[in-house]
Amino acid sequence: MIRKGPFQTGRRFRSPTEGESAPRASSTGDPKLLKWRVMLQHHELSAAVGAAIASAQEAGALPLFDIPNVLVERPRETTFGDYATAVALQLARPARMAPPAIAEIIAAHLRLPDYVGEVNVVKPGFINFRLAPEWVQTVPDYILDPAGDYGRVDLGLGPRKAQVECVSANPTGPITLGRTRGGVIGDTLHRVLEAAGYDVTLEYYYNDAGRQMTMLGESVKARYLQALGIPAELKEDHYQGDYITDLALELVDEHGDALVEMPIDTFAEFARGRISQQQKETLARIGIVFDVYFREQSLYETGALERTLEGLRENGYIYEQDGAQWFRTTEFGDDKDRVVVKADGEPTYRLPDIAYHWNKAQRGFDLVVDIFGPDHHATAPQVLMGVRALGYDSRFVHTLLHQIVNLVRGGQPVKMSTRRGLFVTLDELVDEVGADPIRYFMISRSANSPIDFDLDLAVEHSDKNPVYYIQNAHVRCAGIFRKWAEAGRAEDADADADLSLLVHEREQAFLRKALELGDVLEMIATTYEPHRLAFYAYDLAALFHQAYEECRVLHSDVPEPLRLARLRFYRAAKAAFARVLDLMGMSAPDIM
RNA sequence: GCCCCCGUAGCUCAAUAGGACAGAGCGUCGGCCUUCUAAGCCGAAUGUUGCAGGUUCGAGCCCUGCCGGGGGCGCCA
Repeated sequence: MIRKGPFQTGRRFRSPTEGESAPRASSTGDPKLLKWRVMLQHHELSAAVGAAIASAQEAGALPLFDIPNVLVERPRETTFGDYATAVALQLARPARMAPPAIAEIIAAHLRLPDYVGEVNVVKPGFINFRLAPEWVQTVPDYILDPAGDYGRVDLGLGPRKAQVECVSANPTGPITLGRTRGGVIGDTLHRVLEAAGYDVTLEYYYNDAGRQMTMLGESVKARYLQALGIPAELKEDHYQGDYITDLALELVDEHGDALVEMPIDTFAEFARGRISQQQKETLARIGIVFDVYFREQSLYETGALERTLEGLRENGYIYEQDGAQWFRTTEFGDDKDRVVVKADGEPTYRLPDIAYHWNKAQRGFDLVVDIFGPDHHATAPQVLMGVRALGYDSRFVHTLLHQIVNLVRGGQPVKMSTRRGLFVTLDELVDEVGADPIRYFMISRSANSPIDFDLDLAVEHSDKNPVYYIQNAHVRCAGIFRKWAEAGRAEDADADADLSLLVHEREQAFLRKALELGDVLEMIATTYEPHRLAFYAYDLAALFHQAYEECRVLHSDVPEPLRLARLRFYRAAKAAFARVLDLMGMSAPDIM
């Protein structure tokens, strides 16, 4: 697919110094800003390279072959430029030519957008693009654009509905660290997908039916009776935690012994309500607020469960054996078939899980991301088998599996145990380290890697702690504006600053990185890898601190026009960090 | 026994559909606050990407087989 971009006439091999200074783009309606909004630069470059290949073929400079999708990416080394493509290497075989020669031919036929300052063909056959410095200077206006388009990307998919399901803990106890990781991954994804134009529903599936609820009710009732001095037994599979006793004592306080004859359900319902409320409040402490709490119980009440079983049966995937109903998962490559209704008539967890995903399919989501911990690695595929057995293409569901979280203190692993005094719940972790380190460290690793959560590092206030390192960038910007105001200078003095004065290498490096946010968001929205945001934020902060070191604003030596340009620069930097931190669900403090 | 994840610098981890010399942080060593901003900056050292084959112009990434670590394999969720 070749998209037509708003290309200007080709400026091939233009050197950075050769170009006239770029016109300022400060109003919202400016076509330059519009270009930012319309598509990411690498897509335009990709289209341009594709077009160059086609025109080289037309001119007979290249033989005829099918033009592949041209991948234009950010090279690892910034010395190679801002964008690069290896198509010439790919084309060596179909073109039966040496990659460098192909690259030269492509470069000669390129008609490039005006923001490209330089094109180089190098060694094995790479084509490197460098953004024009004059254009990079206008990035502050993009970041500060009142339309708020910085940190948004258009994936070109049109209106899309997405759902992110995460946490989904049973309402039988406090939120654990494993669930927290899933929650932070999910909420970050939720924020990024919204930035990428999705209408996103953040959803929590709520196991409030079946045996777990019975166990919960029995546990609370036993503690309740015990609190009244009535002998009661707590069985091994009952919930043992102190929070159960606390709930029981609450009932004693409120009702005395009036509930002794009440059924288990009464206790279960009370505990479920309380615990789920606590879970909700705890998650809100780290900025996770769900749009929908989907109750498993509702699948029973609406008859969805029966319809699911019937649907599977009608499609020939259900049979009876030993009194139980089996789902032929082997039809989809499973090792063995799985029970969906037990011999006692109770469904296993699989049936409601499948019913729930059928529900998701029927709600018309274009994309569903299910986030599961390591304990669900085996069962996730079975749910998708269910969706397929019900006649849906299950590819709209992406299951994202993550590894565990370990706590480390003093360089030693903290033994995970439910015993008192050890940090195992999210609430306790928030109490100890605060919300921001939790948000950051939970996405600081790829989901496939286990996390060692270092409790000492999380609260350390130094450049060793990435959380403070990143937030300090925002703090430093805020400090500049605070001093600016204290000096009695006008708040908007930099509104018409001459951005062409932003020629310092470190200013340019920061702005180039800031521009990359769109690429990062696109990547996350298509690969579902939010850890990239944590790495990006750190890299951006590093470039910021480097610029901050050398590019002073309030210093008496700084000429006034440069001072104003830099003020604009730091205003943009502040906005950029505010945006990135917000995408990560973290606060952007003005002072430490 | 089967399935999933991992194995990359002393440690913890990155590496964007297979692409450039494998990069960061921590730690180590050495510099920078009488001049505005040190919760910061600058510099140095560090690799047989677990092992052995294979595919490819090109492999940390894909395939096969081993070795090692973690997790999961219920008519529990």
